[in-house]
Amino acid sequence: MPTELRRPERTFTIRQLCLEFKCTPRALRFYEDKGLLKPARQGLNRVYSYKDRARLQLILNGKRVGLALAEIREILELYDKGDGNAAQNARALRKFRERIVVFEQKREDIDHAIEELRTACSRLEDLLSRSRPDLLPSAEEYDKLVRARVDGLHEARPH
Amino acid sequence: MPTELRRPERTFTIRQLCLEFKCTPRALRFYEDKGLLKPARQGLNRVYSYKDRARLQLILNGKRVGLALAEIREILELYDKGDGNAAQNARALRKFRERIVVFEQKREDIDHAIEELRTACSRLEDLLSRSRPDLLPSAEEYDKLVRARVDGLHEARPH
DNA sequence: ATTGACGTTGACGCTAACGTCATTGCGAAA
DNA sequence: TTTCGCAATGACGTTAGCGTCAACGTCAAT
Repeated sequence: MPTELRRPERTFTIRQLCLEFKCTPRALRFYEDKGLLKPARQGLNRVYSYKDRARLQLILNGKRVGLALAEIREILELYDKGDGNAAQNARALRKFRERIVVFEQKREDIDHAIEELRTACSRLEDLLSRSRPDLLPSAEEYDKLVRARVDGLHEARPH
Repeated sequence: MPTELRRPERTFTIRQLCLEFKCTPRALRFYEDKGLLKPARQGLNRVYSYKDRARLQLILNGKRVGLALAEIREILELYDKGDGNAAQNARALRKFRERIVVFEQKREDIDHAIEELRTACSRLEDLLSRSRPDLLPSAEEYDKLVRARVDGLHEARPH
């Protein structure tokens, strides 16, 4: 089986996941301590499955949107117990809906912040165009920002 | 001047601001320590102006969108130096634009999270509607969530 | 004169989320 | 066989953002 080194049965060392997701072994072990990850072992060494990798993704996504590890663990547990009994599913459903409401609020907050920044920007642009148009950031610089961001989407996400 | 107890010359005690924004005196003093607020004094007592109040709003908004106090201070300082010299304005403009890019990324992250939650929800709804449709959250309950949220918009914002 | 509500300044405490050693083990390469 | 490199555990350190307490001042109402 030479071509089957990838695909679902694949496993990962702690270092590999860390490189891929730009985090540290210490962090992964910490998440494990807190019950967010439970990789298999061979001997003492941790062996991460594809599922573990997916969980790690969820963890990091959760962090980016401002969730605490404890909250993320809760969510992961709800996902885990998915297809448990009906009562648990109902509980999970309610929790998820609550989360959605909270997130939508967060999104509005961010939209609001963006708008404020935009108006601040146009004021500054206005001021500058009158006093020192030469200092106005060029279109090139703007492109640089956008490019950096788009590139970022193809790397393992930085912080 | 009986009707002029409100309006721009108005000042606030620490307690008043805390009640209005649901935070604690300790927090305000902490922000002051960190250089985010600089209320006037009469004697030892802090006296907050309308401007100070506005700054506090910005601080709390900043926190809600996930900024650290240090970052918020930076932004406040940029706002302060607004209309300083042209070079500073140009610097501020660049910084603001960077922030906007970061926030837009954050917004995407949140949208993504919301979508994931939504699909999880519909899966659960599907499961429940097949096994135990009686456990499906009623339309009433959903309304409760929405109502709570809308009400929240008219109070001083909770966390 | 005292009580109570509000204010002040330290100073220490606490939680979250790791960073940073120090020490040990293990298997492969030189 | 020693030396690397990676992995593991355990313990202590660190930063942010306040909470909590103690000790004190002040003014108004009782």
